[in-house]
Amino acid sequence: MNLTIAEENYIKAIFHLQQAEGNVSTNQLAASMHTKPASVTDMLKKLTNKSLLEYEPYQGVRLGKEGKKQALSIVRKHRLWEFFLVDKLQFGWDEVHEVAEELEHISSKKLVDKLDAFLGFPKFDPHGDPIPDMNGNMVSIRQFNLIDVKQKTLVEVCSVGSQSAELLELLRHKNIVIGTQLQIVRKFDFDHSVEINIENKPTITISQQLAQALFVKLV
Amino acid sequence: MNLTIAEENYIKAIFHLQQAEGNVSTNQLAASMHTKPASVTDMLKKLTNKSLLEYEPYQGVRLGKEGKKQALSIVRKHRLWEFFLVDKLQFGWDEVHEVAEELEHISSKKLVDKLDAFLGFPKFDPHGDPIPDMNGNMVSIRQFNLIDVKQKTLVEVCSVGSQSAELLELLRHKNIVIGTQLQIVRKFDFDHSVEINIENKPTITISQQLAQALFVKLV
DNA sequence: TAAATTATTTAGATTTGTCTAAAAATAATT
DNA sequence: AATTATTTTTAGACAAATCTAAATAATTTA
Ligand SMILES: [Mn+2]
Ligand SMILES: [Mn+2]
Ligand SMILES: [Mn+2]
Ligand SMILES: [Mn+2]
Repeated sequence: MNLTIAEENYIKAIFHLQQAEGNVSTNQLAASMHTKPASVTDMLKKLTNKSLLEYEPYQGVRLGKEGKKQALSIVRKHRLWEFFLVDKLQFGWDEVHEVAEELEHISSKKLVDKLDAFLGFPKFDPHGDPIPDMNGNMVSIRQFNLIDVKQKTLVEVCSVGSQSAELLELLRHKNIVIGTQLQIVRKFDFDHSVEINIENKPTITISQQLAQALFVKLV
Repeated sequence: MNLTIAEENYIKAIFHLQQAEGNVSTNQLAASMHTKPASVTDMLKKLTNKSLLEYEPYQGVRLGKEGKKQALSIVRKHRLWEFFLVDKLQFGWDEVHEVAEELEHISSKKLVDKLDAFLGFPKFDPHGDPIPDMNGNMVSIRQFNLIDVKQKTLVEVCSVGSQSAELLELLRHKNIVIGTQLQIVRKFDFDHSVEINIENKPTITISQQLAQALFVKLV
């Protein structure tokens, strides 16, 4: 099962999109891949022929068994390389995504497994996302979207919703990193902004958009 | 100057071929790329348009200034990654070439320079070939082809002519590695085989083909 | 439920990198 | 120098991945 880089990127995008919703629509996929719906349809047919997808025209798509396996392998590579870049090469956690986007397509399985061992079998990447092991298993900690957490609950930031440079810039400015512990002080119904308190720091307010981009776990 | 993977592979092949001879012929290039002469001609036109080559139809090709710069960058990446695989991930030196063939196309310059620092700015790759630095400079030790060395001269193996699995298998069997010191005992005119003596070991005979694949320096 | 809107697919074109077969240029032999 | 052999280029085709524009299906609205 040799996939091209383009095919791998589609598989990975479907994997991420179907976490949230069940079937992934052509338009969703086109938006996420920065491409046109017509191109998506072409690729869906191709990947269906390779029996990686379950695809019914007009009904959206989801990964089949083999597709899921491939997706986990790509995600594993992506996150291991991100860990390598931050842990060994002193990259900032906000500058590794683009590079990992290329490195994830290096095919050697031996390389990935040796890299994993070299890094000490890390369980999470620099953004708090779990790293699948050799068999595609990953720890699934109960994660909550910050917007859904109720007042006063003490939580710890464990991942972010995207790796966009804009988000990471804002997080840096607000002094929020993976591991930051905080409490929701108050929620404003008007704009759904959220007042939060980070330990030993003055209370600040963050927007609905930012709160939705933060995933936390109970401490 | 963004090059595709195919373009980079051509640039690198031309670089290696023109070390030996001046102008590189279409057929040489086709053989080395495992492709057809017609495909080579197409690519030469394309790369000439990007002003990376000096190419005169029917007269062969050589790298222009910009092409040489690109080639050195690719070679640098290839050899640094090979060093990484052997030194950090415990790969054998005879199994890194294929993987580096993919890794050399990762584009981030920051990645390469940080990798270089992480590895301690190595000067040679696992096959004894010099690694260009950030500015494209590399140490050039006087290397000789073993077949050209005269009797009795004590030399040290410092690089091999190719990375083919077949060659590396043979070297392993003969117990020859980078750094092995040896003397030529005798040359046979009939088949150009060479009798060599490795320190503290019984004298052995190697074929013309193998002797031509070994590069040595005076000790 | 009929019309309007939105989502998706098809049709046809383009770019990249490759191929085979045929033509043209160069080099080697008589 | 003429012929033969080799090398190289051109011509035309193809698969992969993309696009735009047009057609069709599904959904929403009135
Ligand atoms: Mn990618
Ligand atoms: Mn990540
Ligand atoms: Mn390569
Ligand atoms: Mn090498």
